[in-house]
Amino acid sequence: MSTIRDVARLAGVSISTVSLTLNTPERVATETRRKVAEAAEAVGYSADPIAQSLKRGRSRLIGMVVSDITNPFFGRFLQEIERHAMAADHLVIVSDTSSQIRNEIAILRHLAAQRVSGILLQPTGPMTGPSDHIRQLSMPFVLFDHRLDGVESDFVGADNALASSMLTEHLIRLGHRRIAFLGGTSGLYTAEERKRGFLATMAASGVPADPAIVVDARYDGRHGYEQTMRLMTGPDRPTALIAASNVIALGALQACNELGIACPAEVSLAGIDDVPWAAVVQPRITTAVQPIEDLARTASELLMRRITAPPGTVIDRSEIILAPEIRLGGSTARPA
Amino acid sequence: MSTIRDVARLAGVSISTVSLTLNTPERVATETRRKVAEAAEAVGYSADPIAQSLKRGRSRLIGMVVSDITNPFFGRFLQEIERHAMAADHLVIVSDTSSQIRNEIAILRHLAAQRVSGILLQPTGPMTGPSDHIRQLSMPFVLFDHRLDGVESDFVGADNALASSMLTEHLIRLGHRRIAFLGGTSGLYTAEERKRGFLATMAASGVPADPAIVVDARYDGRHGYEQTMRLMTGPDRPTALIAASNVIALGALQACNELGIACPAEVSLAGIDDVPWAAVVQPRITTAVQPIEDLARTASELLMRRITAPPGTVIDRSEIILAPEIRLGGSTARPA
DNA sequence: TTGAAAGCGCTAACAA
DNA sequence: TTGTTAGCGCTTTCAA
Repeated sequence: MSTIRDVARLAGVSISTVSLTLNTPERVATETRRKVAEAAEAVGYSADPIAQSLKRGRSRLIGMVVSDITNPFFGRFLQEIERHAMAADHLVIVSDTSSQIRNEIAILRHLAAQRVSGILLQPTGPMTGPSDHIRQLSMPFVLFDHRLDGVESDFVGADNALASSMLTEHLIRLGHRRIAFLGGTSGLYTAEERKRGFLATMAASGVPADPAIVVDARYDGRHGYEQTMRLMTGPDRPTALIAASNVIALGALQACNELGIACPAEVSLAGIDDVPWAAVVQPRITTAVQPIEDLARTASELLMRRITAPPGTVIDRSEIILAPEIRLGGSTARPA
Repeated sequence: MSTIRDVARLAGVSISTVSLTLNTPERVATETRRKVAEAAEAVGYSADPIAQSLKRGRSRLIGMVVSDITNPFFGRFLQEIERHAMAADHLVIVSDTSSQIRNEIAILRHLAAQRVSGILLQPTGPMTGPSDHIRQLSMPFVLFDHRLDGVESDFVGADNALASSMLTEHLIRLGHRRIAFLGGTSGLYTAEERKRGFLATMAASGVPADPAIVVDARYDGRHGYEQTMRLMTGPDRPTALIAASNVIALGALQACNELGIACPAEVSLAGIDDVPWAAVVQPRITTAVQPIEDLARTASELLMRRITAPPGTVIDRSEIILAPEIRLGGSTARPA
């Protein structure tokens, strides 16, 4: 690799002139600019990002931290983020916390040490959980998907309450009254919001939900399966199920299949989050899908806005909540 | 952040002694070692990875480059890699080439500039495609999943030929003779291997495959769908389908569903690669699954072995091919 | 066993 | 408009 020195020598100027030319060309004479450009081209120069990072105290890396990278939602999200980052000449460091706050803390420390220019964080733990390690972050960051009390920051997420409201309303309109809710992990922002939307819409419709069939399935396929087994074999079984996530819906569907309970003839099923296998399952599941590309683009933009702002700029905090889209499938029908 | 200077001052030694203590403690007097350790503890010192990278010419970052990060196979793979990397105190930069060789070239250049300590690469393009940009890599790297002619390197992958052989044999044993193969993108290593295993097993069984029903579905759901539509509506339709990947199987199943062709009553379906939705699809699809954790662990180990080897060490190249596992489902049965 | 000093490649304040 | 110079924080000769 050639260094700034090689370019300077070949162009017959000092290294600071080369640096100046590359960083603020308008402050350099046109003729000099040309000479430097030619020399740089000739030796195939490109600045060493590590030296730049050391000097500037900031690298051209972005951190993306999520609770479970195998969730297809985050896979798609990551792909978009990476695309935007590359366009802005940044690389993306990805880290998976496995929903463990101590992992999150360790990872953020590593990212800080690497002087990443910004962080996209899907925080783990309950909304009211510890957040000092986030609040103390010295670089720009944007929270997404999961909100956290006590952290003043940009936030991008889908309207989780609206997602379950849409599904609930759809089921009520079809004539369902006894609707079960397979919730996400209690205490998590998205889980609480999704439950809230469900309960509010039920109440508004004059058929308040029966607490006995509003359960916690922990955003987890196994719990989705087990809870559905319990609900569908118990007394007074529901005529419809709303799953708070794609993996829960997966478990629920499996349970119904195994019990020989036909969907939608005997039970309607709707879920939140897109599922890559939606097209292949018969019947196709009715889902409220999050606008992943929009979420990722917005998060990128908010982060880049802060990264590229001149130091000292004060930028108002943005909270962007995007509406989900309901995709009707054959899994929801009038109750028997 | 405190620097090495702060530690030196507090411990009453020079900065080189601090560095020595941290890097090669055995070369430092016990008493000095203690003083330095205490001082470091007291000021909460931790070495700046960027300064280390600049000096050492090597960062504690690992690059992982794949063609499509949304593929669940790579999602799982990444998760494992990230876990192993963290254990070795490395962060992972992830990049998606979208199967474009020019992206791959650009990304490898970026990773080289970041002085990553190693790269895990699932190379894109045909086996005989350009590979200069890979061969010229100055840091350790391991290819995985997809092999490349002309690159002498460690390689980790599943036995792709065996995967389709197993499925083919299973179908033949059930009595199928007219078996269609929905192949991956022509020219790609995995695609050719999977096809080869199919053809070899067919030939060995004395019922050579009909070229008319050995098609290219390009590792793509849409092509899987379209090719299946064509095959199943054409003359002399096959009694069984083998899909070269999970997404192809997805498309094939969708096509059969839409055509009203019952599986396995009217057609058997088997595929390569695990599918997260396997449990939910009725019937459960027979698959040959790659041992993802083993693949990822092996790749990590091979890479780390090179990264941690003293400079100048010659390490023989390893090619590790792991056997897939066949998981029988209800999607394969005797032909009608 | 420890310290002084050079320097990795770059940026930026300051001087010319 | 350009050059000199002092570092960013660390590792690593080399000398003491």
